[in-house]
Amino acid sequence: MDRETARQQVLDAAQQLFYSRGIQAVGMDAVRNASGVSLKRLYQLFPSKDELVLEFLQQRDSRWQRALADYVAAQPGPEERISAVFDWLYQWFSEPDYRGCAFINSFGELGAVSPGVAEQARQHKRAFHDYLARLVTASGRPAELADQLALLAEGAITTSAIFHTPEPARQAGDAARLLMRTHSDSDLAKPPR
Amino acid sequence: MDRETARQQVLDAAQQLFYSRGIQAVGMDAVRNASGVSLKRLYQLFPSKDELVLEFLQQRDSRWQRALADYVAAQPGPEERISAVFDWLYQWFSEPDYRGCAFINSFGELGAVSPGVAEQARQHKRAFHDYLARLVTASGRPAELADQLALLAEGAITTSAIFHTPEPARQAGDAARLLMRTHSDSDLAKPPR
DNA sequence: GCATATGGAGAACGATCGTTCTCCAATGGC
DNA sequence: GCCATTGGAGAACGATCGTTCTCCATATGC
Repeated sequence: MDRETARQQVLDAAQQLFYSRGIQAVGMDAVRNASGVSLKRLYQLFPSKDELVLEFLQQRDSRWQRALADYVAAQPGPEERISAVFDWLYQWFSEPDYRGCAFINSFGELGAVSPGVAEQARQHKRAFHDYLARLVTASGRPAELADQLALLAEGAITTSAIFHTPEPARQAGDAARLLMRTHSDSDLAKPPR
Repeated sequence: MDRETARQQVLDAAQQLFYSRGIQAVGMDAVRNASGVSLKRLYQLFPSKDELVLEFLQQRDSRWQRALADYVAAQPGPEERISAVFDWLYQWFSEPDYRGCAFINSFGELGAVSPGVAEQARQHKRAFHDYLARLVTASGRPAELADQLALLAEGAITTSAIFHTPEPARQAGDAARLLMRTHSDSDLAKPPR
């Protein structure tokens, strides 16, 4: 088996296992069984479990970002694109094995003990925030709106995970559209009172 | 040493250790060292680590709820009380060893593998949401506002943990006040268009 | 004062986990 | 055909962890 396909099989198995059960609950033997790659090969592809975990997070970040961006970019205008972020979240939360944000989960599990995991979580969340900020700027609204939308999205992500329902994405989308109206140029023109 | 004080010493040590390092990263030996209670006694007070973890979460929930409610109840009116929730969050996030919500962290770590932990997280989040809903109802605003405020608060909790700054509480408070104005009786009177 | 119960310190046990090692089959170059 | 390299299966090793056990000191009831 090709070295690169072996790597991908290991990373795919890691995606499924680490995300669904948590990192410390998954042993390297489970990764080996799920990937069909021998322990020996596994360790020459990834020198330690820590390295595998970091690559798992990096791959998840890039896939997640791309999936979101592809969905959003299909929308015609700036307002629709912002709204589409929450539609995409709704779809994500509706996946049957949705278990929240892998970065928040990993941060809660290992953030205090693994600087690398904490850094990956920061990078992922910063990238999401910056992406939202670009959408907000493109719609001609102030940067604070991006902060607020990011909070709504993060809240929806964890609430949906804990209660296992996509509904928070709808609530967050409603709130987002209200805030967008509040931050629209016409409303900003007239001072609040 | 009295049995009840021994219990409290163990639970206090568990609070500090489990919260700051994560549950699986803390062994029973660490709890024993931090609490000054012998392993033998520890195991006759709590029959297993799982039981200790559940009691840790229950105690954390009741302390957290009480601290928030005490702070909020000191405010004069319904609007101020809602706003005070986010002020209290700001103070919480400013504690030097703030590490996010123990329930979100525990859920990410053990939610998939321990039904008890998952249930504690649901109870905690439901209690917070219901508390917000009471504040919102008391201010004469619709129930959807409570959903939205809860999402803002959850988002601020995790964002503050990951970036180690209390700033998200301020941003969430700003958004909350905008949404409160949107949901105020006067604004509801005139349809949105 | 003595028997009995209680608790402390820490060794010990069994399981699990990350990692490495052994042994052997397969493959490819010459 | 032979040898060197690679990889597979899984045993083995060392560490850690949850839990229990041993041994001994202390205290309490009579």
